[in-house]
Amino acid sequence: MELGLSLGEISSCSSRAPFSSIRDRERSMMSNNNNKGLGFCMSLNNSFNGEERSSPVQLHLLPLLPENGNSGGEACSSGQQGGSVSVRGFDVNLLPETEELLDTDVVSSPNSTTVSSFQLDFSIHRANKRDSETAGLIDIERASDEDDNALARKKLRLSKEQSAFLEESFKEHNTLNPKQKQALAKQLNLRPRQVEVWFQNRRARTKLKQTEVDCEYLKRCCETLTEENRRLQKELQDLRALKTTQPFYMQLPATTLTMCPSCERTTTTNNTNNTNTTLSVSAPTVNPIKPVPYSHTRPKFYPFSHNNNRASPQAHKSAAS
DNA sequence: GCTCGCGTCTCGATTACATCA
DNA sequence: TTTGATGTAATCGAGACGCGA
Repeated sequence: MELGLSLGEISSCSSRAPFSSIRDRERSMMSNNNNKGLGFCMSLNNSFNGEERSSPVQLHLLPLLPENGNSGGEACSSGQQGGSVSVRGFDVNLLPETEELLDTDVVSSPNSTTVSSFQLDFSIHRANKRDSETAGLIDIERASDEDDNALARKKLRLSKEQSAFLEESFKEHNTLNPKQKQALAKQLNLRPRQVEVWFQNRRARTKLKQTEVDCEYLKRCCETLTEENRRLQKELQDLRALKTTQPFYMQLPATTLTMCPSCERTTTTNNTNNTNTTLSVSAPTVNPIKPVPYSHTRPKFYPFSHNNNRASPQAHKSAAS
């Protein structure tokens, strides 16, 4: 199967699927006889479960990326056909020997140039890279999985384009199957491991933000309930005071004031005839506070439980085959 | 059918590094 | 220029699951 699949193909079949993750969908598709035997949604001609779908977020980033014939992109080892991965024109992971930046033109962090647009002029970028003082930051071994452990870990910053690309992909699905990982890595000229790590960290950040949102929500709930409790206590105190001060009530048969904890209603129980009368003095209306989900990045799968969206290795194998 | 070892995945926690004020 | 804070890429170890023997 052709590895050089475009991200658009991925997104076109992955959006809005009623599964918590790609893996869930993939697992479902594995058991689907309409699978067409390829085991990966990219092969399904943009249809899923028989319905044609259009992705709201197309991952065809390529037209937005600088098309610069002098970028040296053709020399990239990614093996993609001419110019289809122009992002690599300013990719930090370029092998120095494949770019014309040897010796003095050492690549540093791409973000040091404050790339503000996909229309970045690559020549400017190169000039900025030339100014970098952190010449040793280039990871020559990046393009080679075999050399992962050759050097001490050097941390690179993904370019804004790469981050944006990954972000868009994450919006579509917060987990990746091997095919998608490969495709993304190839598209961005990163190692699959880097893509995988990025998604891991992105999920962690999403969860952290969601936790903060939830925490804030619970805090507001607590405040509201405290205030409500205070109000009810005062109300109860008033009622008791009213009961003891007014002689009219003294002549009535003995009653007890009870409050239902569930419906928050105060009930008077007449001991003589054993009938209950519900007063409408309580039952305050509590303003419901709705939890605020964390923006768009909230994962469809909220990973409170461990590994609850994991695909079977079989699915991975099938997808990879 | 059950068990064990292996491979693979994800996660949380942490480290290490880059960047900025 | 130095330094502390912050963001994030990368690593580590653990747990869960599927598969084959």
